[in-house]
Amino acid sequence: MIDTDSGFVTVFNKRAEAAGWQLNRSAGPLPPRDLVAMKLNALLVDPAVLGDEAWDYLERIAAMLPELGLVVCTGRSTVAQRVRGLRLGVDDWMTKPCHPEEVLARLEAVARRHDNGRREAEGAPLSAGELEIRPDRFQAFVGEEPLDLTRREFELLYLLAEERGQVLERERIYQRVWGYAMAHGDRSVDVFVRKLRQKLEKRSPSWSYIHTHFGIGYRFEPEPAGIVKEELRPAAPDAVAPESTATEPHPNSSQVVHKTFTAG
Amino acid sequence: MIDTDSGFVTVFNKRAEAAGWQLNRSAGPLPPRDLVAMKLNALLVDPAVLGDEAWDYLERIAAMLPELGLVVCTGRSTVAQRVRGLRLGVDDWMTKPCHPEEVLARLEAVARRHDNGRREAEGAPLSAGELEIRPDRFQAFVGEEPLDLTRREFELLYLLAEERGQVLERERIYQRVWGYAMAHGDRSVDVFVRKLRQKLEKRSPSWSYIHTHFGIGYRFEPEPAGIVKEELRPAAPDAVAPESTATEPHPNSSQVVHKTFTAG
DNA sequence: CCGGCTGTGAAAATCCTGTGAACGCAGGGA
DNA sequence: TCCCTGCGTTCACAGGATTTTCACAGCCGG
Repeated sequence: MIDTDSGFVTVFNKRAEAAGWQLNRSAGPLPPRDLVAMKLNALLVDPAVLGDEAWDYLERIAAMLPELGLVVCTGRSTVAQRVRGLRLGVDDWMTKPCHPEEVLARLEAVARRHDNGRREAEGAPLSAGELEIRPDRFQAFVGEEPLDLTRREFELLYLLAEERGQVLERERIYQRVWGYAMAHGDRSVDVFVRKLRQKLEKRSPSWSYIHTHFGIGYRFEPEPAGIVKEELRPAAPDAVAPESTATEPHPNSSQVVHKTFTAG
Repeated sequence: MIDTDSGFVTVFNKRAEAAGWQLNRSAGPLPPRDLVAMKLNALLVDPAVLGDEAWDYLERIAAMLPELGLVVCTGRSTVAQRVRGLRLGVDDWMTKPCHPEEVLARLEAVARRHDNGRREAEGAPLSAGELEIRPDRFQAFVGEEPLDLTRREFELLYLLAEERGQVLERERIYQRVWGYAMAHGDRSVDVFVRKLRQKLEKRSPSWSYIHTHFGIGYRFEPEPAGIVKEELRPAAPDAVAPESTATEPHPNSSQVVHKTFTAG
């Protein structure tokens, strides 16, 4: 958002954050280069702030960032100005004063439209430990080797990895992966976590990714295997038995131990 | 354009034609089916004409034709109504009276946005494996031999090939080839993939191009046929039976095996 | 030591895709 | 005008792949 009208900015900011948006504010024109770096979905601008070069600036932005939703919100304007703006590449033009909710809705509409045909929505690949998670393939890899995840497995892994470090409750996980509320007593999440751990273990034996939090849910965080948090007292350091030397032709004797965490 | 305000319609019509547009006018809601057939770039509608089902209608249109620019132009409306409309899928909302030039500009802006994603130079031939796909002929060739693809088959193949390597979901494929949203349970994509595979197999038997990703959709990637990932243990190497020595005059004993991928 | 919670393996229930064929439509010819 | 042919859409089935559900055993915390 490029604007200096502090009242408007403040009110809108509040709304936007309530809606879960991430908002960057600026009081003056930003170089297009910076805008590119920000990876914005949409840009709301009051050309009054831009001075003489307003038209020029808008045109440049529109040309350089065709994927960006560009919305103008400014004071009085003539039809001719609005038409000129829209023809230059502005996607929507509003007149102050306007209701922040409507601004939000119009920004959404503009961003939605841009997302539509292009499906850049598919997030960028994530990487964690030896793992590379690629949404464009609906698959995770270790090096070149795919883990052969099924769709649900992939979505679960992707969700966890997106929220890396956070402990996610089962209910929340279920809600987001399955799309509807989890029935009481449903163990699907547990089962899929097991399958994931199996496949992760198979391709990346020296890392541990999914951690259990007793009574809560799971947390994704790649950690080199065999790390044992130093206990309060440096007692019996009978290290982790080197029981596995990567020799594992037998498919089910893999004795994996999952350290579980207590609360937080 | 769906409106009954004859003054507005007339004036706008004149402007639109002057701008080189082709305008269809209707005094009442048209069935979405007809709208699909018209292949519109944008739709301008006054919900007042639609009666009770206005919201419903708008929502249906927006859902079925995500590529269509949908603009409302109507009399007085509240912020809440506008927000509701925009959230339903309306792309822009104007209030009468408004200047026809601005209506034009806004329609252009909306249509431009949906062109963005689609506007690829329909000229560059693609080649993949033994295949050459020529948009200028709406046909694919192996050497000089055409595959005799029908229009839909060609478009499907072209889309897949354009996104080579990416896994495309059925819904997205349908959306982009058929131009509107896929109904639940529609198997058209599968059927066309089968036809494509048949024709590809016929002309280029030693390659496999379209790969199935269970639960997701398809991926285009030319691969020499007969590639069999080396198993973990180099056990029983009872090689791939040389059952076919390219001697296959009989049209239907062709046993093609399609390896399906789990997600990735 | 007891009452939840989780990890497991496997069976049972569902869902998904490949296929072959029937239908309905529209254009071309007779 | 009627018939034939090519094309796109829909159906129903069969064989698999994937998800759910179960019953148990091992852990966690108190």
